[in-house]
Amino acid sequence: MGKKKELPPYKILYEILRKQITDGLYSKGDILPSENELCSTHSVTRPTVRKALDRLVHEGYIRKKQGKGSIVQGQPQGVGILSLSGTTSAIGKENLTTKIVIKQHLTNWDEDAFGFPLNDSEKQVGCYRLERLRIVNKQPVFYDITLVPNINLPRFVSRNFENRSLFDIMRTAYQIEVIGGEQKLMAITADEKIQKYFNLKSAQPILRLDRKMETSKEGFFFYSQVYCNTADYALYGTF
Amino acid sequence: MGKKKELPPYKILYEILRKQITDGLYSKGDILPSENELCSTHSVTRPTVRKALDRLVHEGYIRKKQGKGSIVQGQPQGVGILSLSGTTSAIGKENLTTKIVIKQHLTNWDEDAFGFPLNDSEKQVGCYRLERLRIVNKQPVFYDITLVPNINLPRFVSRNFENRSLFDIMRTAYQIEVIGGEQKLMAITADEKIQKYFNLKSAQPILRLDRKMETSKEGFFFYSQVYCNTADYALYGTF
DNA sequence: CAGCTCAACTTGTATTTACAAGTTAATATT
DNA sequence: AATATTAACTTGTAAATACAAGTTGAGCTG
Repeated sequence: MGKKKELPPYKILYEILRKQITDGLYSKGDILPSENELCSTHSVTRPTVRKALDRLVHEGYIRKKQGKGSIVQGQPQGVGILSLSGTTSAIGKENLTTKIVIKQHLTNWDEDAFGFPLNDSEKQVGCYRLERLRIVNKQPVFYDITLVPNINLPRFVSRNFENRSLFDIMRTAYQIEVIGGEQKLMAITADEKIQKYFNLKSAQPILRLDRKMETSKEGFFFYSQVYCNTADYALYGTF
Repeated sequence: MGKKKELPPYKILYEILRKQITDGLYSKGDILPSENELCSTHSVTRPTVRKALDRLVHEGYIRKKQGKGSIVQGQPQGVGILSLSGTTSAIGKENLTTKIVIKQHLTNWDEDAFGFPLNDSEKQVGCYRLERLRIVNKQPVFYDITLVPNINLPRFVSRNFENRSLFDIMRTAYQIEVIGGEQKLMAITADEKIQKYFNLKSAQPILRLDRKMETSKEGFFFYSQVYCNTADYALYGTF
């Protein structure tokens, strides 16, 4: 219903190219159309193209080489998209399934958000809470809890987080981009709840990440807590 | 001896501003001189200033606000600079000391570098190996091992890594910038060596990060392995 | 004194133009 | 057939110019 605010051309081009890469139109090692070609194709000038490409470089989608071109790096796996690195081979996406443990629903905050203090406007609204479990070869390997403040997010409850990244939905549906954040990492001993989720027989070491995502919407943050059983698969990321 | 290759003006400005921030000339919350002021002061044009500022934004040093200015965020603590988050208060830099466990020296690789395969040119040269321990309130909290290929790094052995970040030295002395990388995170049980370094009485959980740093120098990577005792302090980072 | 207006600042976005430096492949030469 | 040269491509860097949109504070008005 509400008309999407017009995006500047460099952001439109950025989204087009990003989608082309994530949809597999380009594979790792492919070279994107040259800057001059993108100018012609999208009726913008070279600095505009370069600004879109710079964002793709920044996020790890492409690598530029002077004189050669913009080389696709594939799907980066950084802050938003966590993945696992097997002890013998990398795990493909197809072996990782997501189970919604508790669907996103409106609830109240605890005193804080995973140890991060809340600001006054956050405290005044509730938050959406979502819990997911990621499973590899029938073995649960990570469990994550997400808290998103209930501020101007129409139809948030009905969105499907099984197959899509929260980051993606925030960016495309609400024009809210993660621009940075803080994270705390620690190695803990699995308590009973975690042992249950991961089907563990003993209290072994578990990796825990608490994160506060800072966004392009001023004063709007969201929070996540990830538990990861790294006995068989390390938690892998690019940066 | 060797003349430093001339840097483009936007990189010179970037280094100046970055140093001003890290030296404390600007504190968190301060506003940098405006883009127009920086143009006048440094005799460059606004697109050049903006390119320098964009890199500072990218790395987390500043946050820009339209109509207001470029707000200093303080020293970001991301990929290169790890820090600790206390359970009751953040730890200032002054409480963290670094002890060189084994000074950088030339040695041979193992089969790989912390699980990351080596390319042929890396295999043919040895690497510098450096081991450091970080101590908070007399308690060792992290231990890290760094491997750097012996490729065109004059006077590397004599550099002081106690007070300066490896990233900094690489960037300023060799114009080698970290442009990305991969990392694996896992929670392990402390073995005897780790227990010894951290003064532990039992085999408690320890956080381990294995990292491969990709640099602006084609084909040049370096590697690190960090062990962190997060019982009292989580490992903290911004991104 | 409070509220409004608006000028002067700030950053955001974009075009146009130009040259530098790296890469590639076609062509010429030996 | 191998090697060198060079044209035509690529990205990297930079200036000049213009307007959009957000913020701030001085000055005016009631």
